[in-house]
Amino acid sequence: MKDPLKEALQEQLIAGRRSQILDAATRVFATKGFHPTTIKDIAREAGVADGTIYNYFTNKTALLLGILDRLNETDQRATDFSQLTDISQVSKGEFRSFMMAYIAHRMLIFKADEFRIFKVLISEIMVNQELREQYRQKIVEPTMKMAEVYFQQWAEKRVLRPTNVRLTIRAISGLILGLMVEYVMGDETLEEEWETLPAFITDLILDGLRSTQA
Amino acid sequence: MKDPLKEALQEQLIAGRRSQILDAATRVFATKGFHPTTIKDIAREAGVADGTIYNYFTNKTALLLGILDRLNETDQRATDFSQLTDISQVSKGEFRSFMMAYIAHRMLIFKADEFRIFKVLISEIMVNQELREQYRQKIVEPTMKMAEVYFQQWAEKRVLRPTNVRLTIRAISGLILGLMVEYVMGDETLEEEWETLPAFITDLILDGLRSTQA
Amino acid sequence: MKDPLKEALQEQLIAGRRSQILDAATRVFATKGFHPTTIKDIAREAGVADGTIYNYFTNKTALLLGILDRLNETDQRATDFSQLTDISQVSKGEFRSFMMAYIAHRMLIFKADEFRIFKVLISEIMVNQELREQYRQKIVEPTMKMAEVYFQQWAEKRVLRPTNVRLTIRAISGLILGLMVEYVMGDETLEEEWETLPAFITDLILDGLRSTQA
Amino acid sequence: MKDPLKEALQEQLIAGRRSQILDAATRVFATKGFHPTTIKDIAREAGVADGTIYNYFTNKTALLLGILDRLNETDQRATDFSQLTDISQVSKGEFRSFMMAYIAHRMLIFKADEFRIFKVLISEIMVNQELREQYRQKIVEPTMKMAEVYFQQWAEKRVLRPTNVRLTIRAISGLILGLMVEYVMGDETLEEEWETLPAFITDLILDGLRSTQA
DNA sequence: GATGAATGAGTGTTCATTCAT
DNA sequence: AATGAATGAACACTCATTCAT
Repeated sequence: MKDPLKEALQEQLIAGRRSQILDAATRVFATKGFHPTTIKDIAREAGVADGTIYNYFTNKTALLLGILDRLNETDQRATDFSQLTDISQVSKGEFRSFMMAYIAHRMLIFKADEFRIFKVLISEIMVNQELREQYRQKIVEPTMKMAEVYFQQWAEKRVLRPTNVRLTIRAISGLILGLMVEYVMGDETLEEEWETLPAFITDLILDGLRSTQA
Repeated sequence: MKDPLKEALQEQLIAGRRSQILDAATRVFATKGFHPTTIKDIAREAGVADGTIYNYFTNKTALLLGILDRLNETDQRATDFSQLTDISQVSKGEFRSFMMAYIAHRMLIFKADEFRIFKVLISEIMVNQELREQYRQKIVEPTMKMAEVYFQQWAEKRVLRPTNVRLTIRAISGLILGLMVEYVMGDETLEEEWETLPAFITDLILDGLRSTQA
Repeated sequence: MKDPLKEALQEQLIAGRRSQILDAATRVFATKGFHPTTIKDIAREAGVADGTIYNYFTNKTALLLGILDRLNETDQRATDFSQLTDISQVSKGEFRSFMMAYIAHRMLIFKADEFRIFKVLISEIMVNQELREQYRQKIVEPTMKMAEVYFQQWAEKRVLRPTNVRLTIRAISGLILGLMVEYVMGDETLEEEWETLPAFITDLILDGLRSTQA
Repeated sequence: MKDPLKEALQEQLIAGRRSQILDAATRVFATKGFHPTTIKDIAREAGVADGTIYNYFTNKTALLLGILDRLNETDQRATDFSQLTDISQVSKGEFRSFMMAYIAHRMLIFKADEFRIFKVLISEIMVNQELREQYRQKIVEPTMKMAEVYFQQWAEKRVLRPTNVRLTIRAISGLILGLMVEYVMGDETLEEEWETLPAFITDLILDGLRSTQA
């Protein structure tokens, strides 16, 4: 097996199998939730034997990790800031629309399946330390780091007023996360207004609640 | 057993037992999580037999519901707004400090046990429909309703700028909820700054991010 | 408590309570079966506390025994042969109608509740030795003994052809019992023809199947 | 696994396992009864793990059904009437001995283990609807149907006197069933005379009880 | 690599029975 | 005698994981 061609082909096959299994797992988890889903369910959905799954994932939790990873990749491709000429050079006016676009993006990722996989992930992350740490290291922290850089520059250029950048970022992402959790809880107002929320949130964050009356 | 004195005593005893079991359940759930905890664990911790638990709660989930209820009661007593002469008459200056006090209160309830019971509750609420609905009906909706009334009045009196009150409320509570979830994920910045957050959040929400420079 | 009047009253009360509980047990057993019925079910139906039942019956099985006993008493009163001037003096013609009446009687006792309590009794008798022995001693054997006396006399008087009386009796009662069991199994033919069966059985037993053609 | 040879082997293995488990279940049920027997008991007796049983039977009741099925197969092989040149052509004399042989056969099947498995089956059939229906559909009704055909022919050929064939069949099978139940109850007379019963029963059914004296 | 039969630890829940009041 | 809260043993069934083929 020193043949580099064969090796490449092998990797392709392995990646394909992994993908096939993760697809199945995502569907079943979204439908039944994590604990109620059995490996048999996933194997049947993927059209493989139970044991085969263990050739690609060490255990049931690893499937969730795999799903998380894929979501992350997909997401990073989607939000590839480098498309923008220079994100750090946005003006005040552009900033508002950039902000809104970003918020809208985040609020719609999980909307696709009505937050069914989001529910499962959050639920398990709350309670499973390994998953939580992987999530933080691979997704949360890199995102935060990157955001800090931009916000720092914006603050220096007075696009934003001076403020604690790290807390600001955490507040904004927390706001989005919290709204998604509230949506999942079954809040009808959020359900009705989900489409208008990005604009609303952007205004709230940029302008605040305070009356500007004399 | 038609004796009203005896009946009252009975009720006391029953309430006491319930409390004793819920205390135990809270401790064990906080330590081990929901699923990993067995009824036997709780029974042992409460110093009763397994079966006794089922004389007071129909099943394991009902224990979580019971915990939720108690938190709610405790919380309602704590945030009894009626202490204030008239909450709807607060001036702009008072509003900021009122807001901050409220946010601080919310952010500290679950901090007491380092969010251990919060984790378990959120995790299970995400995934257990019955629990989710009870939570929404008994806690979320009443709170939202009450908040709407006040915010409406404040908006009318121009303490706040005109805005969609219902979305505003959901944004604020979502922000707090989201920050707690992020904290639970292990965010170190939030851990360090948790005490300063209420002030920060209040300013952010009232004043916004926008640079006020010309 | 040496007062004989009071004692008698006591006994009346006790008998009443027993009866009340047995009534309840019969109803519930007939509806849900033996094992699926809980003492709580019976207590509720009887309008007493769980513990009270144990003041009158040593355990759940004893309730079944009690039901059996009552059926027996009721039955013996009903089939009190002594009403007949002299059962052993019946002629051939009378014998056929007596036989038929007896068979009809046996086949209808349990029909009243569509064999629901019969099912439960037979099921448990098959499997519970104590119940089985009680049933044999208190019901089966006395009945067999009595029947033997009469059949012996009838055989001697040539109302019947000479035959092994004990086996004959067991065959006849077995036939009735077996038909009831088959009915319970859900045999539709038996269901439709149950009313005509006593006559049919009587003819079969008395005349046999053999063609009387030359 | 599309290899037909391997598939056949698989089926052999599966059938063998099923058999092994049913053997064990039969032994344990016969000894302890149905309810007192635990899956663990059966697993231990069969030399497999608890869970393995559930790879072959959906639940505990299915084991009883399996036992019933096997008895049925065994029985059908044993009573393969086709051995006889033509069962419907039997003469009057042959009929008596055929009848006796059949009755003897039926009365001895369950005698092998002293009716221990019979007890358990009857007890559970009385009380478990699914089992009862399966028993009726798979065993009772086919047997009855077949018997009706033959009895009809015999009646037409005057081997038997004209009579209601369906009731006759039910009476005969009821008689055998009833005697087995009485035996199980502990009747000593039946125990002593069990061997002579087939002849006795045959005579009773064919000739009746009636005195043939003038 | 793929299979899927075998494993057996693990647990929520029930309920007959007891007994202090 | 009546009560009904407390008990705790008992059990069917599930399912993640392993491993021989």
